[in-house]
Amino acid sequence: MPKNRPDRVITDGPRPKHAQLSDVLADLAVHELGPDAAIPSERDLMTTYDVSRATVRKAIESLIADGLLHRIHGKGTFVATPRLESRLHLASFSQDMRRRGLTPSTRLLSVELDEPPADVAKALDLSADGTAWRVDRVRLADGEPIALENGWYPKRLLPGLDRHDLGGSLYELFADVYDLTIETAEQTLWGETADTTTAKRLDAPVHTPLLVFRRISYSAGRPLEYVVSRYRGDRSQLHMSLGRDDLGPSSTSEGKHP
Amino acid sequence: MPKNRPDRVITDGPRPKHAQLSDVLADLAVHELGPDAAIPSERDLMTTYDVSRATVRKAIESLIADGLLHRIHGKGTFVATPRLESRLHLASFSQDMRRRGLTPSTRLLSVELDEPPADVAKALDLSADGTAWRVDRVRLADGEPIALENGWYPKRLLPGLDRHDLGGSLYELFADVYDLTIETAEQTLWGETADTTTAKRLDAPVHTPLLVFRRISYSAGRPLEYVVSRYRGDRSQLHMSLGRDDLGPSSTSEGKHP
DNA sequence: GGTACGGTCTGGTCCGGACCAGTTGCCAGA
DNA sequence: TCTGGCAACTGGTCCGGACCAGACCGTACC
Repeated sequence: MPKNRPDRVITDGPRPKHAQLSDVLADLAVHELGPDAAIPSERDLMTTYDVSRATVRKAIESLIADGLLHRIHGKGTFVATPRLESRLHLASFSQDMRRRGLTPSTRLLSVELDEPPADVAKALDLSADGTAWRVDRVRLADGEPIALENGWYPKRLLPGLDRHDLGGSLYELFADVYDLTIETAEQTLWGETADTTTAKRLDAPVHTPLLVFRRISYSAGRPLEYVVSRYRGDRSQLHMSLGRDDLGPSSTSEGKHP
Repeated sequence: MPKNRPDRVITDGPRPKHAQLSDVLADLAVHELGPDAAIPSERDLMTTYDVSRATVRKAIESLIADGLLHRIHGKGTFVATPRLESRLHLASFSQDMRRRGLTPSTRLLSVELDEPPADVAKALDLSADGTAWRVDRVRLADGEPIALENGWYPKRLLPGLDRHDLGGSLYELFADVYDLTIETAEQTLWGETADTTTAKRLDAPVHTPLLVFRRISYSAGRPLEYVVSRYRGDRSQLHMSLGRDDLGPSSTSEGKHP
């Protein structure tokens, strides 16, 4: 039986073999094979790339975790069909509103250098110089208050932030002025009711239901933003599609960002 | 050096050893250890539970994927900080709670055939025979009410639903009894405050903030569930990762809810 | 023709060993 | 006292083997 010639060789080195194999397989799946096509069997891959089956399985598992492949016991491993909807978009408030045909605006409440609480400092990875910009804003859509934002931004990465116009999209400002693009974010949301201060700022009755988002945004792997946004729960909705990819007993997934 | 006595023994059987170990470790992490505490080293676990290191690592990896543990090279494996969060995935309430080390239970309020409102009938794609099962339940975690569910399920796809035990996971019931697996769902969420009825059922003060989910779930492309769940906003959180084009749910804000 | 039964593919689980690579503390030498 | 280096941890990678379980197909039997 002829041994298949690998297009790339897996070598010892700083980069783990399973990661190298993942790259090879991802390329194979995307460019040479199509959706629903079977990739070579694990035992084939062992001999082709001269690695152990454990390594092959680890490589495949990371691609499964990424949604690129799926396995069927007894049949084989196949290229997953690409999802219909583009999964997620990381949109700023301004982008969000514009896409919905509403006019976004901003009421700037305050910008100042301050020492953030410990959890914020930790999330922002602040070192000795523990100061950061504190930016409080009310966001409006077509003139109506929608959300209250309390944000913290590292001073070191954003010198002179207070000298710029903070009445628009901060994300666009970061990109244009500081050449920092938000790439990923971790977001947590829960429910609250508006206290008197928040209610007043949102021009809403006390005890108005709120959707509270805490978002930590990253640029080049470094935290750039810690923001808590309180949206009027009666004026906003969050819509999401849930797929099936992580239903079963999840096995392996590598970290998304450091 | 004395060998630690395992509180539970890992045995051969239909359930894989690594899954059994995962359960043991999850229990250990949640109930005996605290946040940031180190779990025993992989080599300790090998001898304690008499399994190979590969099995130990596989067990740990699944818990890391679930966000329960995290590893630090050279230091150890630690219990992740205890966020009462649910990853944004398509999991049933029961799965969600078990994954977090909580014991899910259910208080069944009512099951009956009824004619759903027009929007529900439309979402469920009900034809002439416009009846569906109406299932109202309170979901609890460790005995405390967490959510109130009002669900509608097509009678035609689920004959005799009221004769089964509705005190557990409906998704598992659908899969086991009717061979219907939930594959995708559309979910919309907003904020509300609890009215007197809801507050009473959730054993919470009136005006407690609520996270309200409306979920329409699909099996084989056909709508199988229309459910509105009201979660105590002060006891639950939703966590999501946003990135460029990697997996993770899209979170799209829509306009005001109807 | 239909059916039951194996081979023989596939992935799933598990073992025990080996070595590499960060982390930390202890101890000897400067 | 300070510092460098070693030793003893930790997890990370990788091997090659073994057996189990699901899927498939050809064949021999009814």
